[in-house]
Amino acid sequence: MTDKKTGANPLFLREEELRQAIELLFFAYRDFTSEADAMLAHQGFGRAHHRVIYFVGRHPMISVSDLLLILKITKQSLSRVLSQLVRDGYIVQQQGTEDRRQRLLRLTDKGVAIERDLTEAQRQRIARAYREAGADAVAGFRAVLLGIMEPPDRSRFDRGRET
Amino acid sequence: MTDKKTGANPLFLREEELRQAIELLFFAYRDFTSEADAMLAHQGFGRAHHRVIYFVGRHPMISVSDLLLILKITKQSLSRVLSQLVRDGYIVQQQGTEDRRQRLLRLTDKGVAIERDLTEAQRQRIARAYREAGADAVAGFRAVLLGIMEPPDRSRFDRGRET
DNA sequence: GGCAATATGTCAACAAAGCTGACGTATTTT
DNA sequence: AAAATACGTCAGCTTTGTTGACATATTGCC
Repeated sequence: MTDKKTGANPLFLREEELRQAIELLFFAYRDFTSEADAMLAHQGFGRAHHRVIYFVGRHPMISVSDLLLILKITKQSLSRVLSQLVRDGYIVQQQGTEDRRQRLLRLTDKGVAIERDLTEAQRQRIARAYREAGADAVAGFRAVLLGIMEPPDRSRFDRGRET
Repeated sequence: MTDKKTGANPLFLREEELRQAIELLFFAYRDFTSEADAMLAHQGFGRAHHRVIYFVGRHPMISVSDLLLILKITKQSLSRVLSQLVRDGYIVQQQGTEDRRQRLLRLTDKGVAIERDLTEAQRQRIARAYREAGADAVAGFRAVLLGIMEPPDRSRFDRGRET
């Protein structure tokens, strides 16, 4: 298709640049999740448990449907993981006051503790990468990732504030 | 732990900044993979098939063991997916000339075609994000993701060239 | 030449985490 | 009173990872 042999071919550079981006995401995400995955395996949990614990910790008293909007999985898939976390005492459900159909979720002390341990390795990994890359690079990292994600979730990152 | 109420607390800002990074990665990766996943489901394949097709396309005549080093999965997991791709005519295996124990992998025309279709959506997504964010942001994006991944794979991104 | 190491493949069993479809209950909204 | 919503559950299926054991072909070394 594109004649790769032509020396200073902008199309080739673009193709190579875009493929590198794809691979950067793959390798970075693979390593980003690997440490927490290993810790979770010890506890008999998986990455899905971490995601639930993380976002419940991040948004205390979140409703089940809002959590589903974040995770973009089916309620049946969430249910299996969430039931285990409730059963094992990491999360408690509490009936909503305004809308009593809701089962609002929050971490127990035990849940907060495991969240801290699990996320700590990821935080340190990011912190090191941020420190080594510098503030300008961090701004670029944010801008590109915001551009990659679908618009609806971008607003979660407005002004360093929670939605 | 850290007193969140203190107004200009650098530790709080740092904590918020790091959590946003974690979430940026989660949301961006979730959406980055979703389109190709949907196309794959049509063909009866999954994300694992895409990864194999992608990296075989990227590194023609790659050995099975080198592919395993990239994917970091077990040979049994790879074998299942790879066998299907060979059976269905997307990949051919060819005995190595220097080391005849090797089964070097390359895409067939059919494999090249599906790789192009699958990766096209991802390339366009990245291209748009790159274009909107600008060259400096792209440099920052690369620097931070390189810092997040484990060192051994960083050399794959030296000088826009393949290893 | 012989033997250990390597590259690859395969069988079997299992687990995590996603999916669809169907159905039920409590509560709110219209 | 009826419809819509929030949530939960049962049942079955798929993809993709895991461990462990074992087999074959080939290479490298002493």
